[in-house]
Amino acid sequence: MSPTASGKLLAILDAFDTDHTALTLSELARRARMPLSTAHRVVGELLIWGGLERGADQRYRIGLRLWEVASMAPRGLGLREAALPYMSDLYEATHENVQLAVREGIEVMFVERIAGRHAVPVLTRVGGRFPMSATGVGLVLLAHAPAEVQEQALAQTMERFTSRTVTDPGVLRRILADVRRTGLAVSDRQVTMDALSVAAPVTGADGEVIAALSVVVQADRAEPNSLAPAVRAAARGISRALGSALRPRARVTG
Amino acid sequence: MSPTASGKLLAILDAFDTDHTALTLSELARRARMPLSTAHRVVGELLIWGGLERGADQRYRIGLRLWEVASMAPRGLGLREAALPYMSDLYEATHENVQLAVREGIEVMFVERIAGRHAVPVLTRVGGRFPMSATGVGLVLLAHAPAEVQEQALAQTMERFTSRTVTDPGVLRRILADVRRTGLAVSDRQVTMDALSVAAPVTGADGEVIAALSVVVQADRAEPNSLAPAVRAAARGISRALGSALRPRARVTG
DNA sequence: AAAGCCCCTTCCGTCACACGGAAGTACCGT
DNA sequence: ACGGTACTTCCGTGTGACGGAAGGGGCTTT
Repeated sequence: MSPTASGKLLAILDAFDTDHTALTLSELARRARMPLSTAHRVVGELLIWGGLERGADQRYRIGLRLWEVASMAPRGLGLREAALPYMSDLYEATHENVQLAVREGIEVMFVERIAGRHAVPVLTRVGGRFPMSATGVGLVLLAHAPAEVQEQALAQTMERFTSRTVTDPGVLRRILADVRRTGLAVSDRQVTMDALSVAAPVTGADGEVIAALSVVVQADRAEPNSLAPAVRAAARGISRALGSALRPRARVTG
Repeated sequence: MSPTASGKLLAILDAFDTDHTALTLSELARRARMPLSTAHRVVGELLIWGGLERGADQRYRIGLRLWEVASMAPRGLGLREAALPYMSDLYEATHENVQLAVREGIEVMFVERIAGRHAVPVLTRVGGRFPMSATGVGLVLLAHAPAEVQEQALAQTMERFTSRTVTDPGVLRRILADVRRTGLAVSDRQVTMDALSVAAPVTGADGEVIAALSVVVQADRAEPNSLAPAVRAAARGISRALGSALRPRARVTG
């Protein structure tokens, strides 16, 4: 794609996605839109560095060196490290999926997920993205995002997952105001018809909302009101660990 | 460092380490050994791509896009995803640190760690490296590594962490044979004087040992023999999830 | 308030080295 | 034996990477 040398390297990395975690050289070249010999050269460099690994089947995969570097992302593993103990507690108390997400552009990205083998199956994956308007964590993050981001999110046509997915900007706006007021978001069967999530904001050292924590439960046996205190407490625990003990609740601007 | 264009990009990434997760442009240039203007250009490209992020303090940090790509590393998050449920169970049963590691060269790299707030503090970090000879997971991985890797590990002078750290090649060789025979490794106060770990091998689809699972407990109240079955069971559960139900024990090569 | 320092950004002429077509090797299945 | 696919190596061309230099902004020092 990009004509620059580094751009080609990044294009190679872009060629990987969730459905393509193992690629041959030819596939890489095709997906990254570059001549085979060019791909060969770039891939060779990445291989030496450790960013790619080559398996017994001769396919290339993302290498551990890349994971090692990425583990230093403050909003990735850094955040996760602080949050995990609280997430474990929450998991143990509920035995449901516990998720931590941050905002990346106008999407949410899941940073951590604790899932027991007996919890509701969910579509999310660590490192995966999702639109903001449908999920509990997304609503929290959107409610506290800069005005410009909110407008952008409200302006786009929102993907419908179920009959209960909110797609109307006006309705969403009201929901966001509620989220700001209560410091809590509930997504009831908006992603799948069997799941409901309850989410609360996590604030950073300066009091800004930097992440959201949620519990996903079976929709029919859900009691959002009984989950709320636990989620809120865990989110506050994480916030405190990140250095923002003050401000138990986000400022009300809306 | 490297004279190639892509090499410079990788050198920028190399400039980050556990103690330097936020760097200014000048620091990056210095650490990556390149002129400021060159660093500026490369960093700019990485910034647009999302591999780096710039904070309010103008410092650069590892970005979420890199974490997103890295999340597709089979031996990183891929492995973790399969292992987490079993690790959760094990954590819940013991409330101690539960760790999952793979071999990277002649070191171990930790892929996952579940730590409650009440467990023994350990030195390890997800994404962090450690010498193989001292830790439980390291012993397991070394015991099942290719002969050439074992020789390399045995040949180097081994770092001493405590008075109980094994540093003698002969002794280590015997320990490794034991690990292969019993399918279990115990590291008793070899890293810190208060911790003991019990580790078991995790095998991949083809039966090869690809990871190691361990529990780290307080050394004085430890009962390795009572932990062993739980660790072994969890490790086998992960192995099964990875598609290698057969072969409950690794082959004995002596 | 001027001088000094540090960090960042932009510009642009030079030339190294990235580029990719082509040829060569290897391994299928038919 | 042959067409097809995948990988590797080579090397002449010209493009875009390179980095010195100059300019700008913010901070502390005297």
